[in-house]
Amino acid sequence: MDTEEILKKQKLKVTPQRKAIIQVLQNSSSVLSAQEIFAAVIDVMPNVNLSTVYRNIDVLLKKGVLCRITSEDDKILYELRREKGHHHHIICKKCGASIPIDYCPMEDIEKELDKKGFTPTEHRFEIYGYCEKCSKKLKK
Amino acid sequence: MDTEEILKKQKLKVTPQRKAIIQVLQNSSSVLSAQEIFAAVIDVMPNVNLSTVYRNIDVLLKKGVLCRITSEDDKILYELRREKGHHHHIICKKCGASIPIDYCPMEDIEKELDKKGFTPTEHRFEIYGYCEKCSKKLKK
DNA sequence: ATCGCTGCAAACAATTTGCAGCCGC
DNA sequence: GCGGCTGCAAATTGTTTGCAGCGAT
Repeated sequence: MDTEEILKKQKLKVTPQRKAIIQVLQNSSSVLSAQEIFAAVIDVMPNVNLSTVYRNIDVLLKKGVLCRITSEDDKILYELRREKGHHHHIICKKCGASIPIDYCPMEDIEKELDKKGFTPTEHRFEIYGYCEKCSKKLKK
Repeated sequence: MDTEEILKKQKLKVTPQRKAIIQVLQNSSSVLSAQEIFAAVIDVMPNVNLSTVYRNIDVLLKKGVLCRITSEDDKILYELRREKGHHHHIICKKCGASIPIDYCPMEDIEKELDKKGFTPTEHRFEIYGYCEKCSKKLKK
């Protein structure tokens, strides 16, 4: 989908900065930090400001255009949301690629939570490791 | 277990600062951030320094005395490790209590990962919500 | 006497905010 | 034209580092 469409669909104003941010994420094969997005946007739009990037990441997140992911070492990363429903990610520690997975552990644990009287509202499940390509490279 | 014992068992030097940090965590019913630990330690030891707290959290983490937990809103929190083996946590969004759980989703997903050629090395699984007490309070 | 631990100040990194002007609708 | 969006600078927040002195072995 085209960047402009994405924005219009969310009833967001179409600005060159927003388009650039989405484009960067579309072209990226890995999950990116706010700073990395900024660095990539600045290449094509030399006077964007970092705060603009932060502000737009926020609105795009709220609208569900982006996913927020926590890296293995607690850094916050973003990617374009490609899947519709609820899902989790596997993230490659080498190339930063993220692979969506359907599996969600919550079904398997609801009973146990219920037993403890705990009412779950959110959860986090992320797997880190090496993707197929990087696994092979490391073995060599 | 007594704070001094904990440190000795890990072959760490026993210092009043370290003892105070562990004590704070022992007395706390919730998971704490570095700054919160600092705030609590300073009450009993007015001239500790924040960097001392950070440095000691690091060594205690490395020795496995502490667990590092990521809050729902991506803040890093700590608690005394109470369980021995691998485990995950349920964290109450209201009171900050953390409840360890044995269940780990990795067993259930290994096959799927294998199919995708992904080699997992680490993972993160945390559940946020309301503990029994806080659930009841909210219903009233 | 040595080496690790601490306090202090300063540096650093990541993110947020206030404000004035600009731009998309 | 209005209200949201942006750039810029400055403020915050969270964490790390260099250094000199202290303290335990």
